[in-house]
Amino acid sequence: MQSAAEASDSPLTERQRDVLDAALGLLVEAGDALTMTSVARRASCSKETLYKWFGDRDGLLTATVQWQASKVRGVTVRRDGLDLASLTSGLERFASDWLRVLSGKISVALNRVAVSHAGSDKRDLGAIVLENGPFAMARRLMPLLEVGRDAGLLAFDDTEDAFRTFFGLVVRDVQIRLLLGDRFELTDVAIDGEARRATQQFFALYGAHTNAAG
Amino acid sequence: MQSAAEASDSPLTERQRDVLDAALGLLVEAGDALTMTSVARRASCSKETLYKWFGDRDGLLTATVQWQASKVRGVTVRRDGLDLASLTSGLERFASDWLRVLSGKISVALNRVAVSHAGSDKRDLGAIVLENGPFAMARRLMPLLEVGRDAGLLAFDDTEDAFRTFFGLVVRDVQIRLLLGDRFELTDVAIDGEARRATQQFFALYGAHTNAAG
DNA sequence: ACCGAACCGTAACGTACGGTACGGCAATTG
DNA sequence: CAATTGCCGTACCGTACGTTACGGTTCGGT
Repeated sequence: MQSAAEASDSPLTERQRDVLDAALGLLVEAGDALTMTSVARRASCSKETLYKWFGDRDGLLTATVQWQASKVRGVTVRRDGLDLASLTSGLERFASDWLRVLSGKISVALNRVAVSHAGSDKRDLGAIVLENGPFAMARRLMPLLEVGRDAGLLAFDDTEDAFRTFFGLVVRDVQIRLLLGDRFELTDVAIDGEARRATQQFFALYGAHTNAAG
Repeated sequence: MQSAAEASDSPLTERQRDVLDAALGLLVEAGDALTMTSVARRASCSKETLYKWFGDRDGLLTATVQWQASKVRGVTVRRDGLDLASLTSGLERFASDWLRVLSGKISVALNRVAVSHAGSDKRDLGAIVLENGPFAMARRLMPLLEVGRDAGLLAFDDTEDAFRTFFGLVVRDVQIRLLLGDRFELTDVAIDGEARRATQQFFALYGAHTNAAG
């Protein structure tokens, strides 16, 4: 009868959002060593309240991941202006944003905890991260790719396959290295360069003027 | 005074290797829920022996990861026969082997536990996995790429950059999806197809007959 | 046959942490 | 102003697990 934010996506109160932000910060700092007591202390709330609101530790983690996911969502790509330049800049911006999110401390921490809990039979954090990470990227990017194909700028048969190649060209080994704790300097200018390279290579593979082999 | 296999890489006894194999199996089945008691039971040895040999739980995990790493090592690529066909088949075989290892249960389990422990201030499992995973792949593949360039078959400036692109083309989103627990069917024929596609795309980007843009 | 080392099995210890209970306070409601 | 509600702070409980200790057994060396 209680448990406001556990199973349903009822809107969170501001206090609850503050608590989840505290949990998020702690997750970034301490990783999976995050304890209920530490969250309660950081958020200046009682453990009882945590359990009333989120059910159990897993519910708190789930709510935290979803809360972060709800923040990132919404940067949709406009699909008007179908010329080559705007498609190129659209892909570049996309790749750039993606790398920026991917290499952020919050993303790394969230992916870490989701990977840690994957395979467990409890609530699947991995599915949530997957849904709001790669899959969300696919849902947003694939329409753009198809618009580009309809405009005669790109050539491919399988949209998902094209997306996954773009993913590979953008991310390469960055994410796994970050997750495994490799010290990694990825400045803003480096990210922009990576985005440009990936986009250029993608056009080399899927541009309509080159070939259509898939 | 004791601790045979903790810090140094003194050769393991057969019994120790059996114990580590048991730990490995348990790691695949239970993931990070692996307990010292379960390892002792599975390996039919006493906990006292585990602590004498490996120091503590972290030492056992480290030894297990290193033990698996020592098994995989050694599949080097021959670099004679520098024609296009052998280079192509070499890259394809490389990509195929890599995907096969990457999608194996053991690799997934090891990467999971390494990611879970990354950022911890104890022994860095992430570094070990990184060293025997992506970095080992780079060390083995980059010479082959350079041989291909010297033979006039490939064109690139930065070898590491070329390798990382190959990595992206081969792995794409497979690894992160596996780590996050996405149910994933990757049959042997699918892997071979992926390897062929990645190699073909790599030649499209870095083949000497196409362009040399980097 | 005897000794000591290595090791098995198990019991026991300490602690950390998830989860619960309870007393007190502040705000809201009637 | 009494009553209810919601929440903080803290103490508490149960348990799981890392770690240690110890008695009993096997086995190679002398």
